[in-house]
Amino acid sequence: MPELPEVECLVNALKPVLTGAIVEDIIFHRSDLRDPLPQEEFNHALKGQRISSLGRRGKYMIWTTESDSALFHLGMSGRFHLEETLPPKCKHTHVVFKVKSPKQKKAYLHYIDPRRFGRMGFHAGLDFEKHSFVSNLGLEPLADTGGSSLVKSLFKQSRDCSQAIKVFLMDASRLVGVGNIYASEALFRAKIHPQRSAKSLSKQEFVILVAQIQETLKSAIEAGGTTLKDYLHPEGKNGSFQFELKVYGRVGKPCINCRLPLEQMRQVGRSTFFCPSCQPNE
DNA sequence: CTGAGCACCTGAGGGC
DNA sequence: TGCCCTCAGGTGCTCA
Repeated sequence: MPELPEVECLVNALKPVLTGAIVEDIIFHRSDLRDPLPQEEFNHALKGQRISSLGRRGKYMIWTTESDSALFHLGMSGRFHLEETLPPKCKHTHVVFKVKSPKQKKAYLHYIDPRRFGRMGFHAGLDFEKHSFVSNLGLEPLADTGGSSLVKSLFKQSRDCSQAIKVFLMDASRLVGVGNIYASEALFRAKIHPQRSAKSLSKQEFVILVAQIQETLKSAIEAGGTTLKDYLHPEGKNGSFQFELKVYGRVGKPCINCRLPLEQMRQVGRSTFFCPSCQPNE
């Protein structure tokens, strides 16, 4: 499920329950995700500890205790689900965190991930940004209000880059959080063809593109994210941004601007959706 | 160095 | 009904 807005919504939903909560137990049903889960470290360093803060870096959710950090990535199909009791384990529940919140309420946080592309990491210390999961990540699209330093950095990186702009945007070492849905959506809103080379964009086009990326991500966060197949919200609610998608998944349907049919193509193995008329390939 | 391709894994949906 | 194919919100490795 996750691009930046979905992870942001997850963190916001979990904050009230987990901030200040004690991790009483961690139950591992299986540890063979994309990387082996850090079972030893979690048991040794997290159990019995109080979660002092929750945050996000790119598509990673970060927990910190008094002295350590834990990093979580949802892959393609991962989600967290909160329960008041320990329900019977389902096929794809890989880890359950039993926590006691400050209000003395017990909660069970399930990590469910059919495809097992998700990952969890442990970092001894509060300087989680040194962990290899996040140490090479690029800029946060929403950290820069107004976006002028973002424009500056991306424009500079783009000058000698012949990559297609959509692929360029999805490269997390430049810019984090923009995945396959929001890359197509932001490019449509900026009226830029996904296949144009990064270096073919003018400074002014980057100004527009960055603004549209920020707008798209902010709207998606307000809508609670995009829910396609999987539940997003830990209490089981869906996001609603799928109803505001203008191009993603709408191949053959009329463009909301010009009414011509939207098209789909493949870039680096991923589907791209666009309007050939509103997003001219100059 | 770059960029394309593929691998990782399961499930859903379409065509026959 | 069932089989086979393709596709899916991400990332990181290998190879040219």
